[in-house]
Amino acid sequence: MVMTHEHVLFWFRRDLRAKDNAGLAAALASAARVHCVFVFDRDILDPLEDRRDRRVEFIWHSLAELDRVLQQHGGGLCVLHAQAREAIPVLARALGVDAVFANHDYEPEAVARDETVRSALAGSGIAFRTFKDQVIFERDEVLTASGTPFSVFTPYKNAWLRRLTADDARAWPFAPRAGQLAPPAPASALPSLDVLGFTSGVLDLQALPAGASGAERMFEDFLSRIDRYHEARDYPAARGPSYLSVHLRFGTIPIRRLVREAWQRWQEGSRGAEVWLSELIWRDFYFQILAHHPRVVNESFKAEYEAIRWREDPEGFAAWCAGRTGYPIVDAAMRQLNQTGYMHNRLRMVAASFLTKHLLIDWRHGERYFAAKLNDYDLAANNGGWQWAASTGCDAQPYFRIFNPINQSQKFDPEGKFIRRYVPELARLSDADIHAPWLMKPVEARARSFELGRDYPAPIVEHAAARARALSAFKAIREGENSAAV
DNA sequence: TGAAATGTTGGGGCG
DNA sequence: ACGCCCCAACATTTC
Repeated sequence: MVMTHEHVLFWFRRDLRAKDNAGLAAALASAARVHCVFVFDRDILDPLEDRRDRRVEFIWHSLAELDRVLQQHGGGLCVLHAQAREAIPVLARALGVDAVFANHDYEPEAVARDETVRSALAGSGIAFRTFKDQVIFERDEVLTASGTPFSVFTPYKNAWLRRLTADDARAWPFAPRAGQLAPPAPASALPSLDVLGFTSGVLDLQALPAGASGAERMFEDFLSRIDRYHEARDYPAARGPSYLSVHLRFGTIPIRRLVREAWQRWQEGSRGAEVWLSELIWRDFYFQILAHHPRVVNESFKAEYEAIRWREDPEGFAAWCAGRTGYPIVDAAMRQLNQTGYMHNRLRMVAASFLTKHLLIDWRHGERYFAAKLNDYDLAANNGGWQWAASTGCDAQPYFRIFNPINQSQKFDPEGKFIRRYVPELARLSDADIHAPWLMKPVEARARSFELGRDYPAPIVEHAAARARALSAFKAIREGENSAAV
């Protein structure tokens, strides 16, 4: 084996596992000695207002496990609480490594951070090498015949599938030689959440076991259900989805493992595996969109929709955030998010449609709220999803496609099981009335001792009128276009 | 990965 | 037997 580096520092970021980690495998393949570090980055954590952040706790538990695994191989994890852009070059110099290795991070702020680190390291003669790890195909690996990036999902997916080989999804080995992993200095052990300034006990580790072992357990559980994924995934009261998004976000499970399994089962005839693989491709799609169009972070992908006259409506926004819109399925969805940090995928569409169309509130407000609350928050996917729902994105739904929250509720939560779970004040209503309690007959309401406005809010907007308002706001843009062209 | 409005068809009630 | 109306069921188009 050719050793191109004597000492390497491997920097974990959103790849919190030892096994099947592209950058770590590269470090082990090329260095005599490998140090491992993770930084609780103050640039990210200090601005967080909510000190009860479930994600920090998830990371903490995942790091504890990662540290144990590294220790079993004679190494261990150095954990810092600092600004990564400064701390990494300082640590690299102190350890005397000749290279720092990490996996690619595609978010614009992370790209900027990595550039800062790269030039600081270069000033000390230390190399910075990064690797593809969190996607199957990145940036320019799947392009149209004319060499341009795709902006429509279906042709992207077809090209992605044509390009996929067993090699793209193979596992990277984790097999350090004796003495290859360096143990960290005692002073750099994992600090408690308390020391980091965060509250512990906010994450339900039964429902969401952390670390690579938690991910593996959850994946095994999903594999027992994957064949029914395509039928079950739209019903929020059912256990349809994989719930692996958090693990994908923090890299406690590698995307390659999921793709290998999904592909294999699809080939064996599983329709559920085929549909689920498609969801994994959506993830690559949005990463690729963000890499090519970083401006979507703050702007509509479709520039003309920057002209939409969104409403300023602090009360409406507050009601949406709190799950008090008076539309049971929307409120149940928002309360699920607030209580657990998770929201079912169909409900993300329903809730986002309601905010951007029914309330005509700027998608950026909703995107920021989800960013603050979602355990699986990922800039690329969250932004893509919001712009899809708002009709401002690439391959977005047409603006006139407006979800009817009552129909969606009747279709996908027919017995009101999900609503009853998160909006208990509606639990005593009948299956027929629970989707739109304001339509309940007075006799029926009295029989259930239910009073609209007292027990549950009246709808903050009327569906038909809100729909018409959204249509005309979006239509105004198109007319503006036409007159500008003339 | 919609929904609503509009158009078409065909059966049944009824004079 | 026939025309007429109503309306459900389905198809198409429009937003």
